[in-house]
This record gives sequence, structure tokens and C-alpha cells, in this order.
Amino acid sequence: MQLAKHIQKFTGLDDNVVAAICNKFTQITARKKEILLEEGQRCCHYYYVEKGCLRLYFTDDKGVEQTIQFALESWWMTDLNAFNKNSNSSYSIQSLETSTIMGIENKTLQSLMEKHPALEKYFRRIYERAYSAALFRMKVLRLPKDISYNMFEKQYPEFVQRIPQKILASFLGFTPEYLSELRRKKAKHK
Amino acid sequence: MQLAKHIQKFTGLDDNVVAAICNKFTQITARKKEILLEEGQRCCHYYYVEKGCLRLYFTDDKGVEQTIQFALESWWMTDLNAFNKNSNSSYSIQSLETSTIMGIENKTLQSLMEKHPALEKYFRRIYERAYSAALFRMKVLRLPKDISYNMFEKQYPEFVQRIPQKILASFLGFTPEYLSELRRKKAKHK
DNA sequence: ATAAAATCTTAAGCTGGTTTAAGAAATGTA
DNA sequence: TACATTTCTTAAACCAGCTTAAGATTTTAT
Repeated sequence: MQLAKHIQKFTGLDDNVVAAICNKFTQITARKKEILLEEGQRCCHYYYVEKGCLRLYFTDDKGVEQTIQFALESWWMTDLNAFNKNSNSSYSIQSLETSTIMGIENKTLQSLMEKHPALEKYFRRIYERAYSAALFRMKVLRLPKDISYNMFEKQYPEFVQRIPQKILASFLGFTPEYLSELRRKKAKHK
Repeated sequence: MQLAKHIQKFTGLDDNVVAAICNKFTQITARKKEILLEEGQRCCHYYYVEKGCLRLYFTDDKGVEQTIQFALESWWMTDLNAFNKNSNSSYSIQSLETSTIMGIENKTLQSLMEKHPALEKYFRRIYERAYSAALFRMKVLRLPKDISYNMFEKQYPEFVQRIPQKILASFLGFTPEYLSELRRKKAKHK
């Protein structure tokens, strides 16, 4: 199990303690395109991606899905605000592939953290990483669109192949048609 | 001191322990417009805003300053990636007002966290809040510009008065000229 | 294998927001 | 108080990226 190794790596906790922690999680297999959380519904779970890929998105006033972020292996995903306040979600979460996921509810997570303070360190580092990535992404979104596409392609070449173009476009903040145009221009200039 | 109260509130630590922790911080008074960290320089400090306001920004290829985020009272700010890796910063940090700030170096912070594991909980919550805010901001930046301006004005009416328009524009992702136009249009329609 | 659905491409016309430029207002400084 | 500097406004010309639409390709389901 990836999660156990991950927690072990960040906390240095004993194997059997880690096992007891992981025991509180529910293992979920999500099919390609399966919706794990729907905008407006109660956000009951925090998800850890063992294998596969999730995306967090919302649907704008024009009905277009806007992808906020992806979660690949070893990343966590939820609508954090809704999860913590036990309120309705402002986002949807979808599995982009057949994914293996560990899910946990808020109450369970809180009691785990109380019982195992070392988990505070684990999540401190998880959030630190997530926040740092969010800052970087904020910067990238300010660059001209062609540049942010090139950066993304360079950094995640295999991932660009893995996901539908339209979803990548919605992540980078433009239309699929424009992404198509960028790709054509780029191919031409080689 | 705000910081002590803040740590106390999130961790429940003893007053004298909190005092010992805060003792490791350096108190800084930054003048209006003072630059605390310059893009390309070593990022040596994490800043906690006691009073005033900081902004994190970078200068794009056209020489335009792009504001990534603000830190008001009780918020933390640094180039997290550079701070953790002890490397050069990709951003600058500027005080927008006469601000009172608490600064700490990475080594000192790490040793504080080792000595006081309760601080892990403190920063877990700080990062959690920061990450949640970053997600929300990502969503707002996807909305039409006039809407994101209206949302911002509604949520922080006094802050809109406090900071220069051009900096607000760079935060919302458009030009000062366009912000001017939006304001004029809005005033007309009343 | 085959039909249906989803995705991707191309191209033309269009628009939200930028650029440029110049004057007005506010702010900082001696 | 006056001068210099920065910020804000206005308006016109412009363009990066969107919209629309229709055909081509790929994926999914049976």
C-alpha cells in the first residue's frame, strides 16, 4: 500500500502504528470518468491517490468545466473548505482513469490526528507541498498561454498523453480549440 | 504581540512556552513600499504580519509586476519553495503599508518545530488555511474579470480603499486601465 | 464488427481586455 | 508651499484568445 509507505516516510512512525492508521481508511476503486464528489453535495471524504488520477473542477455560468487541479499518485484531494466545515462542495471530483484511492471521513481523520500527533507533521508537510504547488500554479497562470502550455508539456510529457486535451485545456485556462491551434503552431515550427 | 496569541489559540500551549517560541523571532518594522525580499535573492525569512500588509509578486517578461497574493494581519508569507530549499526566490515581497512583522529563519523554525511538536499542528492549520484560500482564488481567477472584481470589492471593501488600484489590478489579473474602466461602468449603472 | 458518442481539428468572424498615449489627480518630499 | 513623482483616468486602435460550426478521428458500448 502506497499510503502506508508515504506516512512512514514523512513521520518515521512504527510499521504497526502506520498499519493501524491506514486501517481506518476505505479503499476505493474508481472507474474512468467516475464522479467521486458532485458540486453541491456533502463533501464526506478526503482522497489519497494510490494509483491513477483525479481532477477537481467546477462548472462555470456558461456550463464549461473549469479544472482547478489534478491529483496523481501520492497526492491528496478534496474540497478542503467543504470537508472541514462538513458543508456542500463547490467543486466536483472525477477520476480520469481507473484509480485506486484511499478515502477517509473528517471525524475519523480528526480522531486519528488526536491519537497520533505525528500525523500533524505528516499533514503539515502535505499541505506545505500543496500550498507551494498552488503558488507556483498561480504564477504559471499569469504567463502567456502558449508559454504555460509549453511549460506543462515539458514538465509532464507523459501526463499530456494520458489525459484528454479538453481537460488539459480547462486546467491551463483556455479552450480546447485554442489548445489545438497551439499544438499545430508548435508542430509547424519544428 | 499578535503572534503569541495566534499560536496559543491554535495549539493551546502554555503562555511561557509560547513566549519562548516567539522569542526566537525578529521583530521588523517595514516602511510603506519597502522591499523585504527581492526576486533572485536568497529567501531567508518567513514573515508573520502583526500589523499592516505584504504582497508577493513577480515581474513578468514585459516588466509588469504580477501580484500573486497579499498577507494581512495574522497571515504568513514567504516564497515557500525558496525558503525550504534555501535557494533564490522567484518572487519579491513588498510591504504596502508601514507594517509590523515577525521574521524567522528556516533553521530556527526547524529547530523550534523539533523542540515543540505542537507547532506542527499550528503550521498544519496555517497551511491548511493557506491552501484552501489558494484553491478558492484559483476558482475566482477563472471567472469573468468584472465578476471577480465585484466579488473582491464586496468581500474586502476597506482593503480596496487601502491599496493602490494598480496593485489590486495586478492581483485580479488585469491592467489598471481596465480596472478604471470597470469602476466607471459600475458607477454609471447605479 | 458496428453504431453511437465523445473528442479533436480547422477556419472565419468576433470580443474582452490590452496597448499606447496624454492629461488629471493624488502623493511624497524639500 | 511648490515641485517631482507616482497613480489614475479616458479614449482609440489593436490583438490574443473565444465562439461558432462542421468535418475528421478516436473511444465506448453492444
